[in-house]
Amino acid sequence: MRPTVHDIAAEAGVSLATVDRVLNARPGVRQKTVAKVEAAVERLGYVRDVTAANLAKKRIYPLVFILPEGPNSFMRGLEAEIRAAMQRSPAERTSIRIETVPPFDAKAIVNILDSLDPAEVTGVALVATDTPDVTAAVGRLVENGVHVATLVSDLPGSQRIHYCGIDNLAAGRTAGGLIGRFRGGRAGKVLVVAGSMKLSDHMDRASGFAEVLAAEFPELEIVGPVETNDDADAVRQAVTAALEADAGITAIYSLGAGTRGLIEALAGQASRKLTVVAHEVTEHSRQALADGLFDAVINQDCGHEVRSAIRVLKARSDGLMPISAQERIRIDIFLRDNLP
Amino acid sequence: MRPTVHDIAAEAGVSLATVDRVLNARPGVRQKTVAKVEAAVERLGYVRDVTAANLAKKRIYPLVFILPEGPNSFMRGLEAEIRAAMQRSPAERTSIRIETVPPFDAKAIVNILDSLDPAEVTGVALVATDTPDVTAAVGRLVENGVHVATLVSDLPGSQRIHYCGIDNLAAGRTAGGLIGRFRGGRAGKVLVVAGSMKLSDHMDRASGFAEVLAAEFPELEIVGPVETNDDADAVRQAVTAALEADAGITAIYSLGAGTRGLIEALAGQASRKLTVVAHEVTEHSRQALADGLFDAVINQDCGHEVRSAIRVLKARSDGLMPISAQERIRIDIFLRDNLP
DNA sequence: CTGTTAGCGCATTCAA
DNA sequence: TTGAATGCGCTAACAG
Repeated sequence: MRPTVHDIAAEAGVSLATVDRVLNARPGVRQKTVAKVEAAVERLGYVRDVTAANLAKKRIYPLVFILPEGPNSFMRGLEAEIRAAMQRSPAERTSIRIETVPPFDAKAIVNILDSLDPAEVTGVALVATDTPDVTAAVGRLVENGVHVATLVSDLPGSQRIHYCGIDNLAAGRTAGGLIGRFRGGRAGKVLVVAGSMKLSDHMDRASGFAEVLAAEFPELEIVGPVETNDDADAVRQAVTAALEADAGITAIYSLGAGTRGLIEALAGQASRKLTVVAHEVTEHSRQALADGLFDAVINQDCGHEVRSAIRVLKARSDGLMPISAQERIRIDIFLRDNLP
Repeated sequence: MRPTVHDIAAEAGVSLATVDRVLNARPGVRQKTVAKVEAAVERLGYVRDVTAANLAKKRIYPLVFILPEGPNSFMRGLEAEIRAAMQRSPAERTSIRIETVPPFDAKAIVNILDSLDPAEVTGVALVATDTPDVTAAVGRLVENGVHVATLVSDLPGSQRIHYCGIDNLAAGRTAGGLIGRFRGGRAGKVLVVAGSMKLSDHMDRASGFAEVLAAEFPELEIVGPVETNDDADAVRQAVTAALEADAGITAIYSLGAGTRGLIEALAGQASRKLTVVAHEVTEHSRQALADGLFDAVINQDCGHEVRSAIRVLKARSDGLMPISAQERIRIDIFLRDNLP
């Protein structure tokens, strides 16, 4: 039987309340008494029952998630995962609110951030546009004691306590390794399609990709990146134009969203067998894999990201440092054969 | 504020105990009273606080894990994850014991299974050798009310309630898709190295691999599979012999363990650039990826598998069916670039 | 069949 | 500076 507060109270010869004070580092206990209790804790190997503590405390964690609205399938998937977490709220003692903003709208993010009452919110997780005003707003919030984590795309140099997402430099490298190997040493050009260079994740992917091609696959030449603002129609037009302009393109790396547009462009070029790698498993990319239009899709598990964000925010609210290693999000690679 | 048992007792005009009886489907309540309580639950939107219930119940789940002993890195990694789960035991209300058996020793597994006291064990997770006597022993245990889950390798046709592991047919297909694409249409032979065809996971991988090659990459011809009993020295010898005997081999798919032996064999053939895909991220395979000796490694996250096994076994002990979809283990693909 | 009462392990008034 | 008493939401004897 695990020792309880009663056991250690008896062992130390003090009352329950005193034990509690020592355990929670509350003031008003003589140093000598503290020592007695700590000795008893040590001797009995006491570990606090967190669930019982939470029950007694009736602690709940009010959290806010901020993410872009609009048709982006990945973001909608992310939202679905947040809603799933809301379902679990009673068990996890969280109280989650979702706020959506127009995509790429830094000002809207800032407005929401500034409207948050530090007394009513303990943690915020946001998909951030990497601009100075957002970074500043995050700083203000953190100064006011609200814990902030970035989701999917990081805010380097900000006060955020944690980034819940993949290493996008490594993701770009992975795409490079994949396309390089798929091309098997044959020379050619690779079209790189990006959403926006205002998104730090997109920037990092492009860099990682270029790095690997330069170092390991010099026979491949990069065309682009072309920016599409993650808009499917823009993607379709850009890809179609590039393919028609340059017959030397043998591969495409799409590192942003608007995957539907890419698929449409590809369908219009059916005679040309291209090696294609895109990001995020969605309804569209899943179909493209099955159809053999895409060779591989790089994915981040947004379920993991949301759960990680919640864990980290809760931990920080309790004054604990999250174990970074455990919270790392993996870079998934999917072929048609290992689709979940 | 969430409604509590008191609230629904008041609302239904009955006592606490009656509410509890209804909530836990215990006998001895008039149908009419049951209805009253259920109506109140419905009206107030009551959801039970599981942590409080567990606290009151002092419920703990005694679980046993059975896995092979020996130097197999993957199995040792699995064991490490089980030990990590043991660390979390107080919080998760589990009491976990590990039993190890000699690899491929069906009789040893049967002995342990038969020695378990159903009164003292609520669930068992085992890495099974797929033989009739093990299947029978699992059946006996299940008949006695112990819940059994298979881990890593399944026991098809047995009474196990759940298989915690990857779809090995799909894993084999994935390896095929990878090697096929890496070879980029060039004809050649692929050496397949397996551990034992007594392991259902190895059999499935071999089948899936062959399936995909036949369907999508007819230019590739399979050599093998050679059986090595997952012994590194046997792998080294078999691979070396095969490579020397057949200059047409341009790729290797190692679907079992003994990865160290594969690496040694490869080191002896440095002049020959082979496409290599192996299973499981371990110290060895990680190094081989970094060195460019392996192109990709297919992995199953044993941490996930262990946690999933625990969740499933606990859920079943509480009479709940696990949500299969949520417990699916992913087939991870790692290049040097996305290694965790 | 139903209700009363006393905990589970911990936190928190309120007194002393 | 310390302790006694009460309660968190739920379960489980034990009565009635």
